Amino acid sequence: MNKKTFYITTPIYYPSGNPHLGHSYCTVAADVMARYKRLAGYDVMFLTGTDEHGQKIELNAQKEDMQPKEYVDKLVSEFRRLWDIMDISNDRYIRTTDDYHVRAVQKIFKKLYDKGEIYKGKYEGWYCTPCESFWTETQLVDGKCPDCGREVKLTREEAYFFKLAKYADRILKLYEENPEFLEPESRRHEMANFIKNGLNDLCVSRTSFSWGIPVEFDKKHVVYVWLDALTNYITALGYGSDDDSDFKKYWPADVHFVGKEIVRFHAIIWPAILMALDLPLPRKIFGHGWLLFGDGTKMSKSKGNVVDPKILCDRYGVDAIKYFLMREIPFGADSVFTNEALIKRINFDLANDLGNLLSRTTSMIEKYFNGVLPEIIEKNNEDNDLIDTAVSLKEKYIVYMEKFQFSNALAKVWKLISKANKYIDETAPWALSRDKNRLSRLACVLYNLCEVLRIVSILITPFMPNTSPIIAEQIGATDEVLSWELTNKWGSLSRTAKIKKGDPLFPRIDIQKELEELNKFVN
RNA sequence: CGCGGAGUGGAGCAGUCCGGUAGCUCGUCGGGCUCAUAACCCGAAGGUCGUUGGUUCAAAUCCAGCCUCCGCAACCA
Repeated sequence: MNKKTFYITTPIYYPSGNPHLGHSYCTVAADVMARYKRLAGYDVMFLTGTDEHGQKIELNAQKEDMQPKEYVDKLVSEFRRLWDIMDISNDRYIRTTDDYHVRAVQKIFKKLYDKGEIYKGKYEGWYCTPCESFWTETQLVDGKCPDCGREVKLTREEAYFFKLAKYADRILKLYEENPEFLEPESRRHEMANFIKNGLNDLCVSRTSFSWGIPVEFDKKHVVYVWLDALTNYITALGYGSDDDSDFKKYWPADVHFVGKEIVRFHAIIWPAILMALDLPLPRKIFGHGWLLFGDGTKMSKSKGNVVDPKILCDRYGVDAIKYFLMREIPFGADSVFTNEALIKRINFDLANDLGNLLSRTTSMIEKYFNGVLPEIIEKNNEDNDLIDTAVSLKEKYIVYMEKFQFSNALAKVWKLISKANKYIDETAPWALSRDKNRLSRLACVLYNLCEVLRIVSILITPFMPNTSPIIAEQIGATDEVLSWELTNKWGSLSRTAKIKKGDPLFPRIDIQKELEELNKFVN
């Protein structure tokens, strides 16, 4: 009677600067999915973490006159604090500097070497001495360093290589036979073309810097990013350690959420590594889009134009930010982020539609019935449309959630909220309240509204885990009637539940004033 | 000819795979209601779907060319 498992991951982020809204976006999406699966009864493993090695970290640490470990410790605590603030429900947090990961990576490296999947060779690249960086031929700008524009010189270093090229055909076949392995579709085309243009073997060790996992049998080498970072998805489950029971239980991953810029590593290199290790492949890689600024430039650490998610959460509440990220942006596509769009969503969807629906419903029940509806209610055919929409919502919601179309799932929920607002207008409870003979009809109308709110509160739980309980409390819904199973069962809420109006769920924001306030935070 | 994506009412998007009177949210204008967070509900105006040509009874949708914008090109969520 084991529950079905669901294993989902975010990328492990590179802590070369403080986390920004782009990091939040991907993590929130994974969190929503994890919460949704838990709600639906799955045994979920949700992993996120940080990729902490590499030259860039080493250099950044030097600049701040710190040891690399000291430097990443500081930044990692920022990441973890943000996930804490944002109520991210990850089950585990992996750091590539964790002992167990380091040991497992060394084992994996050795294993691949022993199998002949890794061999020693020469890495040739263009080296920029002031930047201490290697560049490939194609990265150079006019033959100069793309960072500083100075001369580069051709340099060779000894390095270990992974036989990536020989997996090209197997990976192409994988895409063909399992198109669902890589989505959205456009990314799959991109990757297939990339492979067809020819793959080179992959450099998996470096001697030009030291902040990394040492190659056990050749200490002057450190493991280069691929084998160190990508393998986190299995080492976090105990692969390569004494206890690999979680690995046996959860692997293969159901989905890796990744940004579109690292699709290539996950869709080509990662499967090849797993093939070389004779391990099953993840079921799906999903490459989501980017959050862009108004001028169309990418949100990034280096541009200093980041909107700090902590500030936004602090001003509007975590649930509002999560709602916005999931509602406004179709998960596969790029989208421009603006403060104005955020505030509009909060005002229209959350304050006016949802918040106000709760407000007017609870307020009428208090006003007309002192907070408790009478047991006898009078049904009517004009209720049918509302009830049908509400009861059939779960099924539609599931279809979208399974495809990671969070925006569409929420749009469906809001369709119901909208219908409920309209239902109030059509049934005009205030008119019913003036006629003593119509009180049982009035009670039915208000009960129906509570039922809609109950169903809504369940379905928004994965997105807004803090808001749901507030709605539930105001309509007197107990935990038993908030179960996933009762999401499509009309009439679950107790007829005599105690209804209590509360403070506005989401206070309306004065757009003009707020935009001016927000400008103070943007540099 | 490196690879890929995009161009649809004032704004942001859906529709394009499987051709059949162009849809959603916001904005604008007009009306209704008074339970509610001046929120809610109804109605209207507004688009020759980047461009040129082709296929077809019929093209936003299929085909060819062109223009514009944006990514990727071996560690940027």
